[in-house]
Amino acid sequence: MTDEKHPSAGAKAYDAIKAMILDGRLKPSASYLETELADQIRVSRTPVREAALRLEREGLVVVRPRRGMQVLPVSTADMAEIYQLLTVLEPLAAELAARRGLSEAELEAMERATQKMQDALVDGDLVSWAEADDMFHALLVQASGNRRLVEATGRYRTQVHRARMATLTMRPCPSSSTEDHRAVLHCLRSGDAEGARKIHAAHRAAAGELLIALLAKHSLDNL
Amino acid sequence: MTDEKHPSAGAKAYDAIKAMILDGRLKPSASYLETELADQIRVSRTPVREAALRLEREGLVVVRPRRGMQVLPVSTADMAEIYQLLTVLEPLAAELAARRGLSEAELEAMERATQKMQDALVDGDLVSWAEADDMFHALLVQASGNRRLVEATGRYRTQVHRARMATLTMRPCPSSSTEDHRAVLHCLRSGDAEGARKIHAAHRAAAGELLIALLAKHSLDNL
DNA sequence: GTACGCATCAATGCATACATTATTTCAAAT
DNA sequence: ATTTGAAATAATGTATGCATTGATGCGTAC
Repeated sequence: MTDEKHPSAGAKAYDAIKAMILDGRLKPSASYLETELADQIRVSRTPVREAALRLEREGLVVVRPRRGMQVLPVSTADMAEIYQLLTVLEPLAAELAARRGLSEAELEAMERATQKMQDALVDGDLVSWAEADDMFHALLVQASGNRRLVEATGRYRTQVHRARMATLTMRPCPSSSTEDHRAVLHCLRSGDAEGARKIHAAHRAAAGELLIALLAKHSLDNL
Repeated sequence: MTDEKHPSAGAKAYDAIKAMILDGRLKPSASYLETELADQIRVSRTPVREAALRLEREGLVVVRPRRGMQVLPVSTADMAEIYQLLTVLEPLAAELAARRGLSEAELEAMERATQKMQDALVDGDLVSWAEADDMFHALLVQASGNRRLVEATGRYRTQVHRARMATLTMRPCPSSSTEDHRAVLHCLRSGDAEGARKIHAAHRAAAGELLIALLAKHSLDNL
């Protein structure tokens, strides 16, 4: 998402379209013409086109010559690809973060996210749980200090969003995630880079396998 | 690079600008106005702007409000970031490729690239050597079968291009690279995923350290 | 002499107009 | 009836014009 409150029409178009994709207002496999979207967002075609190109590069849509912009359905194969990457990238982040030594503020933010996951689980609020989980991962990656790592994982996390949301209610109570996060936090505090990496790698690998198993089980191949 | 011969002005602008950056016609830290570039490439500002935005997303330039498009100098810190990523991404590719089992054609292409490296070394042709080395890595990543991995590593390889070229003549004769590549190829042939990953990880880690040491030694921080 | 402010200028960002091209439909012929 | 071709329509890709805005330079005042 673009940070500020929209100064430019370009950012406005990008944010609007991305939000529509993520919350399902733009359906996968359906096509949307530049003109339609421009009218809807109240900007001209130029910024819409700009946004479409950007979203295409981010892997959320394909722009097809005369058929408009199509929201890419996410397949099991895509999720497999992405989790292969996240399973090496996020553990790297954990390792780097541990090595760097984090400020108390950073650690506290991650602890708050973890606590929020636990609370959400008690309330049975799966959406909050997922948000807090995402937040933890985002903070961890940011703590690595590697900007490109932040950018890359952010992109993949966005692509996974729909699949995670779709499988949220099908998965067994994800209580072990909280423990994993706490274990990683412990390693980060004590500067145990190797431990952080290994624990987080196992955490990510398990998450990937679980997600893919769920998608396969429910034949969800066009989210 | 965009595959085909330019049907669209957008692709033409992108290819032209990217080529100018990579071969140094556009100098880092210098600024170039949309209009200048448009005149030079003989297209209007629109496709130039499109290309600039794309190149910005790819991390090659920054577009600054009234100062034009600035080619990003690559710093030692950038190289450190990128090598951290390549050091986990490419070994993953090696592992996946070994696991998948490659066709004879794929293996042969990689062998040809390795041979070309060796020949170039004999001839003392460092530019060919670098090209062949790049080719090997590109083929390896493609062999992983993970499209996102191909895209990501390709992007980083582009960003590293200038630094590699600058340090090409300073580095000690890189004869061990050929051996490393052969060792990886051996693992790929025999399906030794773990071996391929480890050897390639060591290869990449060494390359990163070497590059960064060279940059530091020669105080090259604004390529 | 220096600093601050205003005015001018230029570059971008956006909108719109235009041209190119693909797709679809309709008609005609086999 | 089906297939092929041609024409029309519609959407993209590109160019250009316009307005906004930031930067720069000059002048004046302290």
